[in-house]
Amino acid sequence: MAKSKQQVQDSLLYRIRHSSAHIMAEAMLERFPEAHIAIGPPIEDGFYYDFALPRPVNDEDMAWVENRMKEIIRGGFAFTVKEVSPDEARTFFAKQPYKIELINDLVEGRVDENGAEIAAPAEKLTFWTQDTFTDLCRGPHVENTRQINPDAISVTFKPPAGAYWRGDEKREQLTRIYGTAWETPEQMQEYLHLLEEAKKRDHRILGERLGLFTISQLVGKGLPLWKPYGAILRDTLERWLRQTQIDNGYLPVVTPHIAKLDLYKTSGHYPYYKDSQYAPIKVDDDEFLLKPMNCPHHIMIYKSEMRSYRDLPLRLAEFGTVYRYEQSGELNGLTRVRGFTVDDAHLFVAPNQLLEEFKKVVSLIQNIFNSLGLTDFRARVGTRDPESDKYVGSDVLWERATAAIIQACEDLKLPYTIESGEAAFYGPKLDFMVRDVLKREWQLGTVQVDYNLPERFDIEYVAEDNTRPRPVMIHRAPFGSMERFIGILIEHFAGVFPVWLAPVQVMMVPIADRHYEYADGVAAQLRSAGVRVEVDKGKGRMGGKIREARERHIPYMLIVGDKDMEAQTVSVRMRTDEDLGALPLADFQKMIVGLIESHSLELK
RNA sequence: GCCUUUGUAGCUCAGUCGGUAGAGCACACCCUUGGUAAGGGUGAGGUCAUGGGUUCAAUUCCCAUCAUAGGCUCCA
Repeated sequence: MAKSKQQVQDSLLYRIRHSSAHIMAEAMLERFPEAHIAIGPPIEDGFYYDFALPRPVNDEDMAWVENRMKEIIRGGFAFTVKEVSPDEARTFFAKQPYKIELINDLVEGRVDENGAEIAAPAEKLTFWTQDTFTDLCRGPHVENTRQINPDAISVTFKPPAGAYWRGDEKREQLTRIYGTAWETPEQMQEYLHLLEEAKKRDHRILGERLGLFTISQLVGKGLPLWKPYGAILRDTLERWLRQTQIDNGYLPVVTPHIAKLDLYKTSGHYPYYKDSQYAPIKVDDDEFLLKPMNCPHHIMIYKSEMRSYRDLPLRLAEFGTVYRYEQSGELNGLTRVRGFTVDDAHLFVAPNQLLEEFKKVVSLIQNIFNSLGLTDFRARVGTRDPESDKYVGSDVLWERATAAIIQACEDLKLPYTIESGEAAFYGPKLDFMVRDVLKREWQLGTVQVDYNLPERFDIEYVAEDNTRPRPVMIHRAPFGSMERFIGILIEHFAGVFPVWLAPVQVMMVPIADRHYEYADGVAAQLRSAGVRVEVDKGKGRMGGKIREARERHIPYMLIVGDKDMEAQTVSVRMRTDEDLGALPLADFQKMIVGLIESHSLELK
């Protein structure tokens, strides 16, 4: 059962983390007496505190602070609370400008320390004190620092980071120190271990080691180059999805990577996302834009013919590559790039077909994720923030679209949460949030309902009664971006891909040179059955070849020597180190082809 | 874009308190023909990210740029 907010705040762990933040601030103020303190809340897995400091912090500072925190904890200081008037608070924090700002906002009834609006102006404020440190804080805290285990906290586990005051990029940047805190040292070790596991799965490192992709400075950052093994993986996924879509009534289209600027002015993308697009290219008297979205192109295909209600739903699909000038600090391996391919499709439907078609799309995406072993997902329904003016279109249309999405989730019994302000500018959306094996949540596929672009482009169809209604559009991409999705897959599988996705499925390991010919023959036969095979003719002994194939997570190693040649067998060793012994080639072939065709996650 | 970190061979890293560099892996050649997690030898490979500055002298110190990592902000 979900815990209420109050229960979470009262939990021991929450109080340990909150109190640890105060203790860190105390230690930091000893190290940097001229520091200005901002806020220090508990967060998932720990806490942080933001400071304005006279100089950058270094490892030595952090080690000192951590040690000092442990001393303070061992000191057995009580946490005490006191009510103060706004004036007392202002006097106490006279030299702490961020605290003064917080006090003023609380007293004048604007927002609390988290930026949330408060119901009424505060007449009394609370101070919490431990040892020499007092903070403006509403608590709760542990009763005594002894309730914190000094060996279950760390502030050196993560480097200091920059963070804008109140999350506003227009305001000054503070130094944020992250800490982690747990009830027992074992729990902390477990957490640190999980962080290490995540690091080992880093797709940027695995991608390099497994030869999947590379990023060249000369080509440009955020513009990944797919190497053969990565391209095989990607192509396998694309072919599978393409076929699945054809089976579900989608029609392929292909559109160029560039178009006239006016196209995106009509769609609204250009004015709206100007800052994150590559600048327009001037040629003669025209201006062109590298395509930031596929939808306008697909709309022009829709518009190229007179459409009848008989044509709907019309489902146009394309692996369309788009370019966005993402902020440089955002770029990250394959998961955030400047050029990427969307497994895009735009569905043009009659208004009364919307719900049914939307549900079909959602269940198609569910099936796709399930077949990849990504079974832990939920839906996030992104709606319009009523306060914001960044959205286009009328209220009626937004309400209709939002209602359709929620209805679909209900009908499909898909768990969902509604998040205000997460919509696209032209319509509400449903995002698939997927948890990988390390329980990290990623945003993957997205489905959006759109009444606005049909209007902007003035598209219509001829209805049964000879009227000309507008179709509704559904934008959808199960993977989202091939780059990002494969980055996540690499981490999810830790580079150990299911057989059907493995770039190399079988490595032949001939024992001596005289077995090359036999190995080549086996490889040729498997290849003709559609299996991806390599023959290791490198120098070195069998042990080395096995070691290398294991490290590349190649599902099967087929060792062939005199005995195998004589018996016309292959000795099968799997990457799990399980040995299947000598099998007739035909038996092995039957097994692996079956596993590949069924997209099995198993090796036998 | 902003704050902080880092940038030495294809990869992982050592080193130079300022006098132009070294290891392992990988690669090439030779020897070895070995039945389930690294056989041995030799060799090639670096404008020490780039551009400025300080200095008799810069890979080393300073500045800028580019790239990288951790965050913040943003994400159609």
